[in-house]
Amino acid sequence: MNVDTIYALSEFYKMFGDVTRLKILNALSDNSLCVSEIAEQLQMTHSAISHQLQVLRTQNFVKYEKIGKTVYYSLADEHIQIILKYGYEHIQERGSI
Amino acid sequence: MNVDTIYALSEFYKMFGDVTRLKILNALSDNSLCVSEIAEQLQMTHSAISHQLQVLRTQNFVKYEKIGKTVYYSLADEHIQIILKYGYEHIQERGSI
DNA sequence: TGAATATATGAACATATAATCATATAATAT
DNA sequence: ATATTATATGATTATATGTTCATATATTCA
Repeated sequence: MNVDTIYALSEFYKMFGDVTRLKILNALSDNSLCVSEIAEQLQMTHSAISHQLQVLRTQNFVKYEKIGKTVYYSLADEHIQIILKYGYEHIQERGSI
Repeated sequence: MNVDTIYALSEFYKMFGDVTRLKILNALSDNSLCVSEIAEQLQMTHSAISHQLQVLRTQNFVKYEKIGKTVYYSLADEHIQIILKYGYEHIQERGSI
C-alpha cells in the first residue's frame, strides 16, 4: 500500500470513528432523513449535525436531495452499511461490550 | 443499535483512522514484527510506535509475544485484515485517490 | 415585500489525540 | 555488578477535531 492510499484509508475510516457520525449513519441506514429529523433523533443542534453532514459529504458517505427548503440525506452506497455491519459483528464477537 | 454499541464501534473504527496505526497494521499484515523493526520501517521513533502499539493493544487489534528483550507484535485476528481490505477496495472503486 | 423556516458556514472555544522528551523497566552481555 | 539494548510510559506540547455561537443563504408563506 502506498502512502496516498494509507492517507485516503485513514480519512475514510475516520468517518466511522466519531459517535455523532456513527449515530447519523445508523439513523440513515433505514430511511433518508432531513437535517431537522436527524437533529431531533440525536438530540443535538442543527448546526452540529450540519457540520458533521458536511464532513460525511466530503468523504462521499452520504448523498442528498433538496426538496423545497429541506434537504434529505441518505447513505451514499451499500458499502457503508456493510462496513458498519462488519464492525458491529466484530464488536459482538469480541464481547467488548 | 444502543448507545454502548455506538461508543464501542467508534473506538473500534478510530483505530483505523490514523495514518501511523494504519501503517503499523499494514506492516503487520504480512509478518509479525518487533517494535524496532516497525519503527525503522515507518521511519519513526520507538516511543511513537510504542505508544500507538499500546493503543492498538487496548482495542485488541494486536497480540504480542516477548522473546528475550524484544517484543513481537502481530495482528490479533483476521477481521482486522478483512476490514482493511474492504476499506481499501472501497477507496479504489471510488477513485478517491 | 417581509417574516418565518430549514440549512449552511465561519470563527471561537474546548477537548482529544499524537508526537516528543525524559525517564523507567526488563533482559542480556561484558 | 555494570553497561547495553529493547521496550514502555508519564508529562508536555502541538495539532486536530467537534461543538457552539453568530450569521448567512435559500425557500416558502402571509
